[in-house]
Amino acid sequence: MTLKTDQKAATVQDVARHANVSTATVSRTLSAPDSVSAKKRQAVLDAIEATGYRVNRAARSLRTQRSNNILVLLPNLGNPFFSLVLQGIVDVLTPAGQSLVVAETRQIYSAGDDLFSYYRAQRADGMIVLDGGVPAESLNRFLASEPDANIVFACEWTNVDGFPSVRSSNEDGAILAIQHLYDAGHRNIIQITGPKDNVLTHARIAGHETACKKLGLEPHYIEGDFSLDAGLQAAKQIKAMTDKPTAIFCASDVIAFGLISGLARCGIRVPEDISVIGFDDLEFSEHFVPPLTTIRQDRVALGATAAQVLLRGGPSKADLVEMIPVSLIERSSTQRAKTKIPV
Amino acid sequence: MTLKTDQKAATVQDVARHANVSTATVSRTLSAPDSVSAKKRQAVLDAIEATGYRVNRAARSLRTQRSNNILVLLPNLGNPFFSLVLQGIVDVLTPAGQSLVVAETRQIYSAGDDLFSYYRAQRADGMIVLDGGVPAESLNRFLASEPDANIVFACEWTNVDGFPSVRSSNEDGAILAIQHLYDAGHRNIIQITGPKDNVLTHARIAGHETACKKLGLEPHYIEGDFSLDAGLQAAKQIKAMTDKPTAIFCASDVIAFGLISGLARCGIRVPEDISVIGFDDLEFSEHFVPPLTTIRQDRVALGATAAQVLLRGGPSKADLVEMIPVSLIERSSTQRAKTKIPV
DNA sequence: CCGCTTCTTGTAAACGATTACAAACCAAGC
DNA sequence: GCTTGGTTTGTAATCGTTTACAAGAAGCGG
Repeated sequence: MTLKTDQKAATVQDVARHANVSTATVSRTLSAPDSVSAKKRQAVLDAIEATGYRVNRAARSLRTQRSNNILVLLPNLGNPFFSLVLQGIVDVLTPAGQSLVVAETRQIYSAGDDLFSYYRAQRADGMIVLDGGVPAESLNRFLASEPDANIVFACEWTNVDGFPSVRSSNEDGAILAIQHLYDAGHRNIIQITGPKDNVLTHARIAGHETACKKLGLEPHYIEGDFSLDAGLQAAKQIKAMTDKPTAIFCASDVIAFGLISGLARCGIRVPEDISVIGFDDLEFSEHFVPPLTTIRQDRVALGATAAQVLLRGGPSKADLVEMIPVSLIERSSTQRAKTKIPV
Repeated sequence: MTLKTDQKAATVQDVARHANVSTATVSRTLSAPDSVSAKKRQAVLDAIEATGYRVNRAARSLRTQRSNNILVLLPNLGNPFFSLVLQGIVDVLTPAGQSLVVAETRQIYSAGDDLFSYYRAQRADGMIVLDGGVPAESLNRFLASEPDANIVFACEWTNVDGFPSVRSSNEDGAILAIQHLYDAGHRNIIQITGPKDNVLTHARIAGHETACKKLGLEPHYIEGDFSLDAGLQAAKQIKAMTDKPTAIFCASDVIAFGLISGLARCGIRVPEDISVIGFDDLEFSEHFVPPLTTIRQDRVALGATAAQVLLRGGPSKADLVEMIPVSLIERSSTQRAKTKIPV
């Protein structure tokens, strides 16, 4: 194969001339090979090879009104939680011939732009939003101005109607966690929660409530924010308590890491003195000391499913909620509650 | 502002009609506002507001021959190491009006595509490659067919000439690590290396050699591969050694995590029995038990610098190597060597 | 008032694909 | 041979910008 190393890239015209056919035939060979005779098809393919032709995406986009780009919006690219979600997304998108464009919501907003305005500007074929913190006002505007935009929330979601979402079954996760602790004999359980205004926080509290109601426990919470520091702060609070919990459910693994470190500094051991269970199952959780018992979210599946929902496209999926199951991963940070007075 | 909620998006023609000017004036108002009179400029801006006009990127790309897309290629999106690098990239690219398109090298190759062929197909304005494992043959082809492509390696790099790169000073890092252990009195040191064919592995071994030569030590290695499992395997080997090292330099933090877990299982304590130092300084390393002493790579700076090099563009940067300094972060996984026979 | 330069503006031709439409072709049936 | 129907091809319009070029307006000194 001869590669053109000179300035200009080959166009469909060059290929057509080279193969002695019209541009239409070249185009058809690419998009609908069956509609062109075997002889011409081969001539075109040879010409493509010879000229090193690659379709110009801009021209195609302009003509077909499709960009073959999917936009992924997340709060913070630096957060390693999202890496596997992105993995799942790209696993589905790339084979489907779609490119992945990523951007951060905070950069969009700090540039004075709006979500829907940004979406328009990008002219992507669809959008996956991993940030539940998008203002409702912004979303309503979106819906009004771009009623049939192809958009799906993943991981987090919004309370505004009209946006499909893919999420872990967070309530179930919380129930699983509380039940696990209960089964191990714990009765005095506290949840260190996520930030107050977050949908995940609410869901995990809701599950906690449900489990407690069923089991006849009183739910207790310490407000946190998914961060290491929240765990460290909580450890201080717990140290100061007279009636300490025997088990703690952390709304994220990262909180659990902070908590366990903090408790260790106070001389409180995990799991000997207090059992701790997390939520997420990060790469790291398995290798923490002690290995963390946690509720596993299938982040790859979250991303992949979101991408599939997007590609499937079509109408009337406005209020679709796709639930990805979670599972309890039992490791060493939880153990049976010590009965104060052994019988 | 009135938003068009009907089917068609506003074009430059609509704006022109609305403002009673020509399309050229509209276009100029956007790209060179100073070249148009204040009166018309305002009329155009009002018309844009009124119509909700957003420039069509495909059309602009087609005409200007620039996509305003930067391609980032990485071996594995799921690897959380890259999240902060991506952060650094997007921090620079977004304000510069460039979009970030990400793809995985393995998907490109498994689709039977080639690096340069993929680059051509995407028609991006530039490319940041975070994967040093791209075959030399592929790169040479690239150079031949796309001699003035705007491309820069980051984190990893290639031995093929002609590609600029941004990297951590890996040799310095290894020297820092060995020197630190030496200063703490360690004389029997082993490095658990990265995979054999990786440029980072070579650089970190080279630094190790340099330091040992200077300090009069014999360098020792166990071959690994940056993974947790490599650390676990190494722990087994070390347990079986009669003359155990007193300190271990791991070519990545993840290796160190695995190693420390593995050693703990064998009843070997870190740092009491063996000191361990890592490389990377992941988010997690600070919160590991024990907090990991490590060589810090500034991943955000790596990404940001790569993006800057790309944007700066221009000629004759073919063999540019931009070094990002590393630093020693001392935590609790290293301590003074116990002198066998206290004086 | 005229010629000169300097600013603004508009007209129309690209950019490189896709695709409606029409023409050409071919085989089969009468 | 002529019609019919189906396939394969080509012509040319179109997508929405940007920008070279030319023309018009405006200012200014003589």
